[in-house]
Amino acid sequence: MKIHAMQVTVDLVILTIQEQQLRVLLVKRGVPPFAGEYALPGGFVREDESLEEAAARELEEETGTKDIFLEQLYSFGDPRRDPRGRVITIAYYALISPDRARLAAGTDAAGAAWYPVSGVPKLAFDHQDILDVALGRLRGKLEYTTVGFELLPKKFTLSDLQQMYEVILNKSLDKRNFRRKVQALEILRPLKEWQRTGRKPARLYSFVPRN
Amino acid sequence: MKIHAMQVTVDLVILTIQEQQLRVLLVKRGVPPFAGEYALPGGFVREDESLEEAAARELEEETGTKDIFLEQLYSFGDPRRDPRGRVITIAYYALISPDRARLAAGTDAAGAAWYPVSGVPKLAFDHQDILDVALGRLRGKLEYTTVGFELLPKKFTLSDLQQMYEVILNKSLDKRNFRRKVQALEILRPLKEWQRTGRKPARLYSFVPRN
DNA sequence: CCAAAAGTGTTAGGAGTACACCCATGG
DNA sequence: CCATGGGTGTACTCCTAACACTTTTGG
Repeated sequence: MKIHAMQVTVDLVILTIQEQQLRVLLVKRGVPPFAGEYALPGGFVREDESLEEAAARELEEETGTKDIFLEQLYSFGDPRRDPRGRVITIAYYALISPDRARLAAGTDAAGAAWYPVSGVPKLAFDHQDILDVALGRLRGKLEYTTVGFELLPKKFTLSDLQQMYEVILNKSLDKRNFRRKVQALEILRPLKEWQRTGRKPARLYSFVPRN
Repeated sequence: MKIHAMQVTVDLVILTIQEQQLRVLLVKRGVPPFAGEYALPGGFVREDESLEEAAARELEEETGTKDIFLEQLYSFGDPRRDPRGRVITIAYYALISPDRARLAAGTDAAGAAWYPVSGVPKLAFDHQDILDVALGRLRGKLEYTTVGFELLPKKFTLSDLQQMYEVILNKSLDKRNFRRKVQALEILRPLKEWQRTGRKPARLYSFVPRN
């Protein structure tokens, strides 16, 4: 019986918020195929590691950070998605807060940088599809989970929180309704600290998961 | 550079409703590993087919039917999930209505049969995990989509519809509230036909997707 | 004193939930 | 005539959405 061996990779959609924009980490490819074009970071799954471990390893290689939100997204396996041969990829997405969104030393040389998701350059392979799925998933989960807090620093103002939702959902929200709704969730701990950068000082909050 | 080649399979969670129970199609394994135990149907992805095509092919091989709901579920890649070696699997789930849930000729010999999801026998590999993910996905999607209709024949009564929801969610629903809610969705076309099996004849409806 | 962002309540409409009885038919 | 499942309405609560002004500070 013929053994159907294939190459298996993980690709990562690493998202953060910078300058009021949702941004994705892209690397500039140095070698063919698609040399000079942009791509999602990723790499081969090793013999002795799970898919999740491979994704976490790649994530740490790119960002130097381990303990950030990481979730499997979808698997892509069109026979012609990689011109070099049959490669199937398990895509993951990660969320990282702006205060931790530094790039690992050396990745800068590889051309890794944060690009606004609205207006990414043309992507290699089927990576635009992968990005689209990631954005859809994030928008969906934002509505019924608290994943969004992964994109905020530990201390944040209610305006920060609202802006995060507005940036991801790409629509503006009513300030009063928004505040009433999140307060009702009982997941915000008001701190005795105020952010004094703007005009009127804004109260800082921290996120306390329910249960 | 070392090439990390792995074997890639698709596994299928094929669900239907029979005798007021949600049931899953299982095959009895004839060869090691796990010979004699039950497993989800599945098989290797061929060189020239996409993951979706592989899943659809396996589905047709088992059920003889092509045009049924099929959606990618999750990928499983623990290095030790298959004792024969490194095999990663892309799991799909399919929904088939009871009037089409016949098994393909010859599959009966392979021991394929429908088992109630509450009370499946012990499953080979990590197939219990896969089944659990499928049930969670189905329950989630039931709340905000119309996938449930994939489990009903073309013509059904409102009681059939409600029973389908109750069986999947494993809780009873209020008849009046349920009917008001589904009628408000404007996805039901009342037919000029009645099911005369019970005592009082029940009106039949068909599903008309919105938009 | 002015510009900028923080903060705060009320009302109206829609959705969800709880709840009980009559109807049509087959046996 | 009776057992069985089919079919229907109302009241209350809660969530959502629309909407505008005052407060605090820095410059």
